[in-house]
Amino acid sequence: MGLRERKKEKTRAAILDAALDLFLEQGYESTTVEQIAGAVEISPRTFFRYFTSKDHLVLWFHDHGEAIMLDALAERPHDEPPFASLMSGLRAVLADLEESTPEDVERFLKLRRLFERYPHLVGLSAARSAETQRRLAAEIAARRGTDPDEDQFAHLIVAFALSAMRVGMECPRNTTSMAEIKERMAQTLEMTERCLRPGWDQQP
Amino acid sequence: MGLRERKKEKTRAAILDAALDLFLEQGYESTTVEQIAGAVEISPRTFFRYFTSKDHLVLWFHDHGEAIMLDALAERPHDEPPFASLMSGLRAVLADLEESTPEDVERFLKLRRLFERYPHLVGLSAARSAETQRRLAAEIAARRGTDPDEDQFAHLIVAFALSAMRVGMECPRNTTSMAEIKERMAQTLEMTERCLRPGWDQQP
DNA sequence: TGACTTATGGCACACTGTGACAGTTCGATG
DNA sequence: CATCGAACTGTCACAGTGTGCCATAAGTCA
Repeated sequence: MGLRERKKEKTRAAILDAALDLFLEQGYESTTVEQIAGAVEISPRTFFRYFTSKDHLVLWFHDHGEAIMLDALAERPHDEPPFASLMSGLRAVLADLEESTPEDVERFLKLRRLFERYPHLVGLSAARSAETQRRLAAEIAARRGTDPDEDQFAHLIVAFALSAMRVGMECPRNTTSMAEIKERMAQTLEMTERCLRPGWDQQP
Repeated sequence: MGLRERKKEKTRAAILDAALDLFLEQGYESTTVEQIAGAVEISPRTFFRYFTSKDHLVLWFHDHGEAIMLDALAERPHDEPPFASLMSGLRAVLADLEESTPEDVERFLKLRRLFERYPHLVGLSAARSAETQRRLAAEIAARRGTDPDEDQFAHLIVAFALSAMRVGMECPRNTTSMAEIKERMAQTLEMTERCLRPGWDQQP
């Protein structure tokens, strides 16, 4: 990995950290891109080369999680019941949190506080989830041998799985330690599985 | 109803219709608020007094549906299983479509075409759904006698119900007639109910 | 070192959204 | 029907986001 790439990664992290701190200090709306750029001593123009938008700053975790999920899903046998594959993808995201650096854990916790304080940011994440859902549904439909534009059931399976993840991420609020959050999220996943009829995801 | 209110309602509808047509003709992004305002001969400033944002134009159905759902929910007995109450709320939204004027049906179909053509608009709707979910979860938590910030299960119940609605709304694509759409949405709701374990929503 | 690629900064610009103020239209009341 | 107050509208100025373009600086490789 060359100097260039390392430097870019450093800048990226610096922008993220500065932004999270500013958001928590003085609010999301009242923090401008100009301020963030100023804090890391880059031009606003450059900011937009690292993050496509201000909103994108709070979506980095979602994007990261989606990538992990798609990877994990690809490794599951195609004849596994689809919901089981998705749940193991979600557990891969949780497992990844275990291996994160302390810096990333810190960012994750700040992000979570941000979501609690500014609920409308949850909406941004939900919007991204809708895209994720399309991608995952396309993959599930492929395994079911159906047309992703027609197969409501594939979409429903994915929607259930992502619901579990989203609920686990956002609720309960006021959870401070990483260990606790992971524990509660794992519980939510199990709770979700218990709600569903055994074998429900294997119908045509 | 006075002249003033009628005129306002007329302007509102005119903006909506002009916007939907422009979006379908020349694309969502490439249509500016100035163009929409020009088409109805109002100032751009006035546009923002009718719709808080450009995005808000494509959320009017969601807002309408949410209002109906909350009303319908309020009329359900508090000891009914929560998921059943929510599903009857969703069916109230479908029933409302039956009673809509031809103009509203036309708008609904245009909106749906718009969502198919520009998938990122689905994200806007999903973002709004996140807020709806919070409100509904608060109501369900109240009925369960729990703290809405802590009760993951209440959030999960709502998430499942809204998943059903969203899947029914967006999938299958390329459905042209209103009757067909309603039929498919009703099917999706039933499908969702069949996926869940009987009595699943009555645990503590 | 020199040539090549890539990142950065600065500039101009289009667009969304808001506050403030002035002018207009509508509704109610006598 | 005249008039006063309330609500609606347009104009202007402005902050903020996001993008295209071009010149310059920095990293990469021979």
